Amino acid sequence: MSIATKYSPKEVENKWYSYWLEHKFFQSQPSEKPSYTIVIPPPNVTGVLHMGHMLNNTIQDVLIRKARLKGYNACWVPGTDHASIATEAKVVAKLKSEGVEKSSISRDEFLNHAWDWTNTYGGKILNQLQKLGASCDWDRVKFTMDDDLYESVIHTFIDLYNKGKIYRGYRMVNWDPEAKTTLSDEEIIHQEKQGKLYYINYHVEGTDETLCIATTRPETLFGDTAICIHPEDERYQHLKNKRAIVPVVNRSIPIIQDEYVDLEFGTGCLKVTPAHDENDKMLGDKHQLEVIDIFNDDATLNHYGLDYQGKDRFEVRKLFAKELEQKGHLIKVENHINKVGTSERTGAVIEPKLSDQWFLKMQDLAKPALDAVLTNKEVKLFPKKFENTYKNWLENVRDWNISRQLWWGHRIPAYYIGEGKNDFVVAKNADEALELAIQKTGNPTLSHADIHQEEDVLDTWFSSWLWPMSVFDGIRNPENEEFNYYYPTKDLVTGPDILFFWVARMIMAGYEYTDQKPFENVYLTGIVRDKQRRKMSKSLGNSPDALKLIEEFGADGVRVGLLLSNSAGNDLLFDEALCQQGKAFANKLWNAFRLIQGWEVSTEIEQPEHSKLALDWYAAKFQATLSEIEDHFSKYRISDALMQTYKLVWDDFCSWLLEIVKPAYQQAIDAKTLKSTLTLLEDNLKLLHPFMPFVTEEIWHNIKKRTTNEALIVATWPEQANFDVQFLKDFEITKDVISGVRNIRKEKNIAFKESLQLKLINNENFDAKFNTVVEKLCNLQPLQEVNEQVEGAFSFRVLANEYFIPIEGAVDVEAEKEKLFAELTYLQGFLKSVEKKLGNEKFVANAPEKVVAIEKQKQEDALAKIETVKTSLEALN
RNA sequence: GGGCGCAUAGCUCAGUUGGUUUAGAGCGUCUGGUUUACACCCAGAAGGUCGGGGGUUCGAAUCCCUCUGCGCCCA
Repeated sequence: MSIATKYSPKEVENKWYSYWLEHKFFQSQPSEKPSYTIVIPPPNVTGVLHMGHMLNNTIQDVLIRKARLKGYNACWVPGTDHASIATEAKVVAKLKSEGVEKSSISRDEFLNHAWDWTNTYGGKILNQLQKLGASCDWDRVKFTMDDDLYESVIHTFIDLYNKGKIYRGYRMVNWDPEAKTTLSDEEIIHQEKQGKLYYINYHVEGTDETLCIATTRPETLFGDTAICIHPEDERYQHLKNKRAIVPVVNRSIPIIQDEYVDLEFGTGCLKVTPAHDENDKMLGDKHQLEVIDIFNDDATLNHYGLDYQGKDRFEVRKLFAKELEQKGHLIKVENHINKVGTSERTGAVIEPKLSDQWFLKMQDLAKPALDAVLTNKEVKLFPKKFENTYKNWLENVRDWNISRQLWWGHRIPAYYIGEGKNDFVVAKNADEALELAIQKTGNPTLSHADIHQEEDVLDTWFSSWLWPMSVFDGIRNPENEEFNYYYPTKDLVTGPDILFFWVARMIMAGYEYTDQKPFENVYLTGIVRDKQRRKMSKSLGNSPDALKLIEEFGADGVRVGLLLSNSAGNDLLFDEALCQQGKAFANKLWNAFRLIQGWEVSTEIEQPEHSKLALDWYAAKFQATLSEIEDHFSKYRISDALMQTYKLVWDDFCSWLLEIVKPAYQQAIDAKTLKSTLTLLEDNLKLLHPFMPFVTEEIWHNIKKRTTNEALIVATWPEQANFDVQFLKDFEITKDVISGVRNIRKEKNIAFKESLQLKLINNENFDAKFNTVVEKLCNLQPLQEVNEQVEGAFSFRVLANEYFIPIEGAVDVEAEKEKLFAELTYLQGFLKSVEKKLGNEKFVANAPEKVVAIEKQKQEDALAKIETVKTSLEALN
């Protein structure tokens, strides 16, 4: 049978993915086995697969596949979230392109369009994940707007409201005038922007005097209700208790004093606009100032803006500055860099705005979430460094504004009865609301027509914070079998950018509703950037097409490429070369298999000594590496685990083991060696499978015919056994001897075909059994031990052993001497450093015995080696 | 302005409670190679004194201080 010299992933990947699906290997049901559960961070339903998803989901798949091999009942729950703002924006845009304005249709009509959109375009990303090899239980796909999850959200809202944790408040919120909704603090990106600082004169009422304020936002002047000065500011003492006149508007406003004013900034005079700045709001509350809101919902000015009514805030800024200038109020304009909040979703500049919103009190919820991570360590963050950030946020947590002025999402279950601020009830549905309303008002004649449900929906995170529970129906039905079996989940893999607004809140919800952690370990991945450290973004066009990458390098190649350079928490600088490396690795593995598979077996041949040794060595090496790999996994160092596996397979298995056991050209291999080699290859495949599921399953089935139950995906992870450390060390020395010979061949340009002699002075008393390995790999005649320097030979040393390759007449004595001198210099330098330590009385007295012993051993070794080098030098003289 | 973190080979990173031969890996670079598994390969080499300075210690990449540069979070 001839197989291609190059591994081609495409058909193989489709074949095995269908096979796994068909045989339901990804499916999980509660069983006797211990559970290992991961819930996917639900991607946005509007999303398409990007590099961040690829990394994130590759890591989850590695963890879940490894758990499956280790005999856990592995369950990976996939799903998407409804992404209120993003989805609503897409639907609005689509309707607009069809000539329909959102404002012209009813809420129900709009929701129908949104569902159509979701059903048509949504969830595409889940299909894309399959290409990556994701072994999710696809029978469990969830969506945050599914009926059961919707109910869970509503249930939670009502419960928290009844517990007194949800309240309505008139607060300063972050208003996105483009999406026309509020945003949470976390959804805002602060950017430095080049702006201007305008110096504007106000008349002091009843005098000829003026005072000058500095502002970055002259257009908010329409909403000014005070001027503020510092009580200790020498410059303005005479203004105390006077009033100022707002230019153009001609409104009289008080001049107040507050230590809040920064004496150094601008003129030391601050205009106060309580409706449009958080700090001004605070001043306004303190000094009982009037509040004048000058903006419409789309950030155009309302009637307070006088002539500018209906015009956009930025346009007004320019026009109004001009008017102020013409009228002599504008003194000067300076360039000024200030930080501006922009919407993560729409990019619009955020407008601080006062409005009625729903808030969730965070103080009590934060406490157990803080303890879980920092005190009880029930939830562990990887890498640990994020604990500080987590702590910082939770200790300074602010109430969560959970309402959004949108239609797409979970509609807040509050029903208004009248105009008053507290004239509402919270209930599961209109009927229950009516009942409550009658109770509350004592008016039995109320009907459905008298109550009206809140128009706003809940923040998307208010549904995803329940995700680990709600996907198993743990909110509505906490005693159900699945929830008890799968929850708490095991690992959560996500980005540090949502540590607060998702991870922390899930922990809060977990303790609030189950008194338990929602997951045990949180692995925080880095952000995928390009080679120049720029974030991948659509606008930069620096994000490669994920599916094309898979097409080009194979899913295994891309997975390996992404993982290789990614350590937890560090950003990943993506480079296609990494995928190329992954692809090459798959090909290497494929060819190793081809080699073994192509050997002809003979039962007549005895197992050669070198093969037996090499197989024993690899078995030991495998065990040593396995323990390192397990250690890496236990610390969530996935890339280190992969690199260990990579080197084990490429270097140890292919470059050493296979080269040693490989029969000579057109010779057969003995049956024993072949059998052992195949077993070892199978063990390799098990270790590799979580990283490279496709190529490993393919080779697994090519090795021999297997039944469904014998598929690699459900094989058994190799068991950890003891291994002989000394044996491994001896083999390393053997490798050094081989390198020594190879070096001489290379330096002296001696072809491999030319068989050589190797003689040694065995000062170290090495076991001669390793000689056969050296002979095989270096094409040598049987090694000979000698007692004296061999003349007319190239030489090298390994530890205190001396090796000689006799070559007639070809030895350049001077060159040899030079080489020996270099070695001698190094050794003497080394010896000096060791002896310096040993000569230090304090070192000998204070250092642990073990450390001193090591230094003494180093000294002895160095002395012995120096001796051999010197002897060689003398021999050349 | 407050807080946190980082700085080790050309690049990306390891280096676990300070001590196992004058610091490791992968990639890249360089040198050689038509050994029929693989050039998506094989063999080999060069390359850092651990950002600068100071301190603690018998001993510091590792602990402390300070300076410089960078990143992140919060205001």
